[in-house]
Amino acid sequence: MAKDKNEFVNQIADIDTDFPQWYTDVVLKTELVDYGPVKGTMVIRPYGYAIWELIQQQMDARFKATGHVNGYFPMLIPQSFLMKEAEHVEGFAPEVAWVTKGGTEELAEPLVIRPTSETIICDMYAKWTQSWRDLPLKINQWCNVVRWEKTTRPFLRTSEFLWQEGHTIHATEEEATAEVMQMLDVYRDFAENVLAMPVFVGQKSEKEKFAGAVATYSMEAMMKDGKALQAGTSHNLGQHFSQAFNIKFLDKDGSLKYVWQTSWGTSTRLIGGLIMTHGDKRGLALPPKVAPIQVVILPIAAFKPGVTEKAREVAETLKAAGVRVYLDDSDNSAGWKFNQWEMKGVPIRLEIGPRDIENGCCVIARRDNFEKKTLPLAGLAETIPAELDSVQKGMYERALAFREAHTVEAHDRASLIAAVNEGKFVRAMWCGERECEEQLKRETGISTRNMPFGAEPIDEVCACCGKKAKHVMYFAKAY
RNA sequence: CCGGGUGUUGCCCAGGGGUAGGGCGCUUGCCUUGGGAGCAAGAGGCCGCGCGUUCGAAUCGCGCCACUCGGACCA
Repeated sequence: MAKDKNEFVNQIADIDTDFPQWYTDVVLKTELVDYGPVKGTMVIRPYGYAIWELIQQQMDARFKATGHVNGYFPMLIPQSFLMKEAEHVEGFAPEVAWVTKGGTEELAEPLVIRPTSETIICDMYAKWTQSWRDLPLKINQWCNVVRWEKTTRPFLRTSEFLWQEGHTIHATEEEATAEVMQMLDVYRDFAENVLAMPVFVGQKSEKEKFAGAVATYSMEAMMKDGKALQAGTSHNLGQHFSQAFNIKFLDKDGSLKYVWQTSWGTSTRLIGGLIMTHGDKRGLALPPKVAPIQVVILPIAAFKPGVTEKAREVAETLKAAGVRVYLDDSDNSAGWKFNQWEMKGVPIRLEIGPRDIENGCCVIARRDNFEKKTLPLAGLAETIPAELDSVQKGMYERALAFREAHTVEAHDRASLIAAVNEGKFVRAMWCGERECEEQLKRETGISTRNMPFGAEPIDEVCACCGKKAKHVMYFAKAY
């Protein structure tokens, strides 16, 4: 008989009443991560790392398709590099980790462990760039970075995390601008079509832009608690770094010019976004495209003759059809397995028992909407992939509907604050002034997220301070 | 960095100066499997770390660390 739910070992906190605890429970109990021995660090366990690998593969393919190549730059950066771009130092200095000794000897110049790689890449780019023929140069790297954060949460903010950072240099400003926009769109497309996570794309305010950038663009996703997650950024660096690092080329017209530069990045934070976009009271729910296991096969009454064999056969069929399957033939009870695999977010569960075998069918249950249906065993190689597509789309649509239901317009400060405090994104007019957003942040914890492109004004005045409005802006509380 | 909470077996927790406890999980066997089964026998602990008080500390005191929640800060 059913036990008291508190006795379940893998019970997770209630998503509606204790969202932060729910998040922590989910990441730990589904074995995505564990805490590392050093404060703020996380161990990414195989199930979590498998998600990251799927993200990498599919994102990397998009980078290659847009003309980028991968490289790798050193993790240790001379202190002097960091100091070359004024805003960059100011932005990153408070959170860098230092290496001051090599073995037992004090280093002549302290080294920083990269918090981001603009500086060291600029140093190399300066060496490699002489002619307009050397441009553009478009290199991406997959690596780790370290930022000494005070408050940490698995995936969302950790002292060390994995990411990709693209760094490009171009002969003209127009070309660099086009690159910045293209990569923002690559990110948007990836978020929507692979992660099933709708995003708002737009430009960040001056206050929120990257340290050293001319302009920063972001994609912002809504989490189930109504908070915003900055899920990816694309920066127009102009000539700030090329001037600081002397990256020059001889142009066609015979004159020496500084290059125009961009950088863009996404991180393992995307996994946090995935969890908080799709998760529910039962735990994780993974979109099929990033699910390490897309279909879990559960033999029912496996001790009866023929059941396990049939389950294996189905597994082989699906594997051959390119589906990531796992056959759970452990001797846990069926009920336990149902709960376990739902918690781990597997998109489709396939049950096969004596009854099914007699009838030449199996039962599938979808993680996204809990629908169960019976499918003929013949044709699974076609019906299952189709079902996975349907889950992928269904998850995106549900997330989109959620976001739309939680995004409102506001025309004055009081209603803006009230709506955000109810867990909503607010679309409102904004004056563009730093003091205005700083005050709002200080008093309410609400920040500007980004300014959508080509948005029609909805008012004359700033919803926040009442001055003349300049931009449409999304406001929210952020992770 | 500031404030609150928590550290006892893999997990959840009880205990409260004198032999280390329970439930779950784990191992073995039987049995069982369509929504968290059952019986039996086992294994598993430097009671977060350090210092102090004491004949004796998991227990009392001080310090530290980690996790966690909230806030401040921040790509």
